[in-house]
Order: sequence, then structure tokens, then C-alpha cells
Amino acid sequence: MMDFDSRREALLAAAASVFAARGYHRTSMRDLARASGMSLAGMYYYVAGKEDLLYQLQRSAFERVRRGAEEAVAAAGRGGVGGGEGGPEERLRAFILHHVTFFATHRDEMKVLSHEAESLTGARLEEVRELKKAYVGLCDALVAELDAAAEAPAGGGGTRLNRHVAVYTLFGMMNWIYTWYDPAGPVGIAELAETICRLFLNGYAAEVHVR
Amino acid sequence: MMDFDSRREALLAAAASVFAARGYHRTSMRDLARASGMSLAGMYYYVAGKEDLLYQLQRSAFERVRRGAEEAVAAAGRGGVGGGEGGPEERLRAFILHHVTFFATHRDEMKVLSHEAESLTGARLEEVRELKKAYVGLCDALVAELDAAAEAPAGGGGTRLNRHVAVYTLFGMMNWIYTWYDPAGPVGIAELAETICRLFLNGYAAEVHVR
DNA sequence: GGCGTTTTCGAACGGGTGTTCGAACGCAAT
DNA sequence: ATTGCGTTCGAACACCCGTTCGAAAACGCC
Repeated sequence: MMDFDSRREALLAAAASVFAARGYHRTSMRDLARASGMSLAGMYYYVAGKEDLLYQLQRSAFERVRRGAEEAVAAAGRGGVGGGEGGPEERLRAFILHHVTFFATHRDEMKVLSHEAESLTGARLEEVRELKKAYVGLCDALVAELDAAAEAPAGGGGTRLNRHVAVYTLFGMMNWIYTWYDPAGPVGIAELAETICRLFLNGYAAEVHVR
Repeated sequence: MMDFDSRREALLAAAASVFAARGYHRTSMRDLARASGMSLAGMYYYVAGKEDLLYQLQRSAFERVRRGAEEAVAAAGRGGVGGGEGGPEERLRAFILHHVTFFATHRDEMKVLSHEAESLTGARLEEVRELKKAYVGLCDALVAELDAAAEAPAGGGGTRLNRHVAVYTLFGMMNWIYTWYDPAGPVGIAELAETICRLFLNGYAAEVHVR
């Protein structure tokens, strides 16, 4: 009916749904058995254990956002949707739009990624932390390019914002979404992404471009 | 040696520390007994149970941030630290500064407030949700005043940002702090608050004041 | 049919969980 | 010395947890 990999991914998907709804630690293996339609013991044929399940889930989700973001940024650099060349600002916009869209279209996995960041232990925790660091670094590099392109126009004015702090704050805007956003509500994904883009770009660049 | 209330608050403080470090569900009552210096059974003289402990903690923390924020905003309205009268922008700045400062000076409780928002159940969950809604509403009202004070200067230009979305995004910037901020690091609390103020005020107001 | 491999799962194990209960404590008032 | 009261806690209870194991089922292949 289904091969090994499909069955395994179905299990991961069911786990993502339950983890997102009830939280990792509150969820028992028996809950997952019920949600996936497998027996309690049967799951252990596909996964090494509960923590391994969370690890596979986070790893897979992280690699997909990362790949998607890289492609979206590259596409924006090549000219993106509408013609043009695609400067640093367009590339950052593409990153934000992709992140927010991915968040909204993969709610469960992204909530697990955001909320259960410290639920892993030992080597698995360290490995996922590295993935996250690489992903944040990708965004940080885009903001750095934005900085370089603006190159202190007059020298005067107020002090520049700390880039790393600004980037973490940007991720705060984006990753907090799972806390309040209702995809069935009146606010669309595009509007949400546009709000975050404006808040960050106007706010961050204001100290660089204007005044 | 200590009266009932002090002993109880010491227990709550110990619980906040352990909950922040290991998470609510991972923490056992035996962990709390060890951290507080009481015996396992002894804690039940001061608290009705584990979930009641979390509830008391969240309720107490929420009421303190709320009261503090109200006072900070009122003080800014009266002229704040430096003279002046204190318009809507100064009041919102005061709110943000207070929230960020409170976050940094009460790390454990605020992490428990942010991260364990869905760990309560039933009536207790609902009650804390009401507290949160009131607190967010306080901030939302400040932003609304900012809107009113700006009153669409020309009518043209781009569309205005959805205020509620902007407010949730602002809380994202602030509440994500517990995820990455290191108070022992090079970034001070004042700088952190200033970054968030600029990102929000420049970004949000840009569509209202400029262009 | 028979056979080897892949897949499933009922039943059990050892251990940790939140909570309760009754006895014991310290200590001021009688 | 005794009473009563606020406080502490060792021991136990009933339950749920993640994981294992050996047997049974399902399957393709000869």
C-alpha cells in the first residue's frame, strides 16, 4: 500500500500535528499511536524513539525552509517576479516573504520548530542549533548587504542600529506568528508579510537612508 | 523564621527558576522540592498542586508587568524623565521600554509567561488569557492614539498598516527576547529597547507621517 | 505448496509521576 | 503538663510513561 519512506513521513506528519497541538512533553507515544493509526510498538519500526521523532521532524523542517529561502533569495536577485535586477532590499524582502509564507503554510512543523527549540538534548540539540545558526546567518548576511549598499550617506545623524540585534528582532516578529495568527481570519499571508517587511525595512533603513 | 506569605513566595520564585530552565512539563514536583529546600509533601501546604503553582506564577507576574506598564505610561504622559508634556509617541516608547526592561530584570518569570502560555488548562488558562488580552489591549490603545494624532496628513500615499497586526508584531519583537538575549553580553537593555522602539516607530509611523 | 524477509503488535517491564494521608514536630496559651 | 494549632514530611498509592521482545501476520519469490 505504501512504502517504508511514505509510511515514515506519514508518522512524522501525524507527530507534527499532535506536537503542535499539545506540545512535545505532554504528548505520549500512545497519543502518537492513536493519531497515526499505528500500534504503540509499531512506531518503533520507523523511529528510534520519541526524541528521535522530534529530531527528524525539526531537521527535515529546517532543511526545507533553508532550501526554500535560498531559492527565493536567489530568484529575487535574478529579478524575481517583476523584472528589474533585485538589489539587497528586494532580496531581504524575498527572504521575509518566504519565511512568513512557509510559516503559514506549514503551521504545525514551524510551531514545533519555534516552540520546542529546547526540547531536544545532547548531540541532537547541538546539531539542530547549528542548523538554526546557519539559517539566521543567511538572513544576517542579507541585512549586512543592505548596510553595505547604504554606506553612511553623510556621516552625521544618529547612531546606527546593531545589526545582530535588529536581525534577532526581525526573527521575533516572524517567529511569534504561531502564537496569534489565524489563517482563517481576515488577515492574509501577503498582508502579514508586507507588514513585517515595512516595519523592518522602514525602521532599520531609516537610520541609514534618512536624516 | 519566615511567615506564610514569604515562604510561599520563595517557593514560587524557586519554581519560576526551575520552570524557566527546564520547562514546565519536564519539571517534576521532586525537582521543585529540591530547588526550594522543602520536602515533596511540604509544598502542598502552600500550593494546591503543580498546575496551581504555574497559575499563581503567571497571574502574579502578569499583574506586576501590567501595573508597572500603567505607571510608566502615566508618568510619560505627565512629562516623564525629561520635561515636556509627553505625546502618544513618548507614551508608547515608555511602554516598550518598560516591557523590555521588565523582561530583562525578571527573566525567569517572563520566560515562563511567554513560553508556557498554553501549559495551563481549563478555567485557569482562560483567566490568564484574559489578563494577557487586557495587557495587549493597553498597548493597542497607545498605538491607536498614535494613529489618531497623525490623522492621514494628505490622504494619498500607500495604505496604512493594520494596527492589530502591527501590535502583535511588536509583541513578537519583545517577547522573542528570552530566546536569544544574554544580559551578560555586550548589548545593554537600553540599547535593546531603543532598537525595538526605532524599528516600530519608524516603521509604523513611516506610512502615516512621511509620504 | 514452502521459505525468507519485511512489517505489525499484544503484553509486559522498570521506573517516574502528581498527589494523599496520618503521624510527628515546635511552640505559645492554658 | 496539657491542649490546640500551624507546619513539616516519610511513606505509600494509583497511574502513566517510553521502551522492549517475541511471536504472529503479510508479502514476494521460488
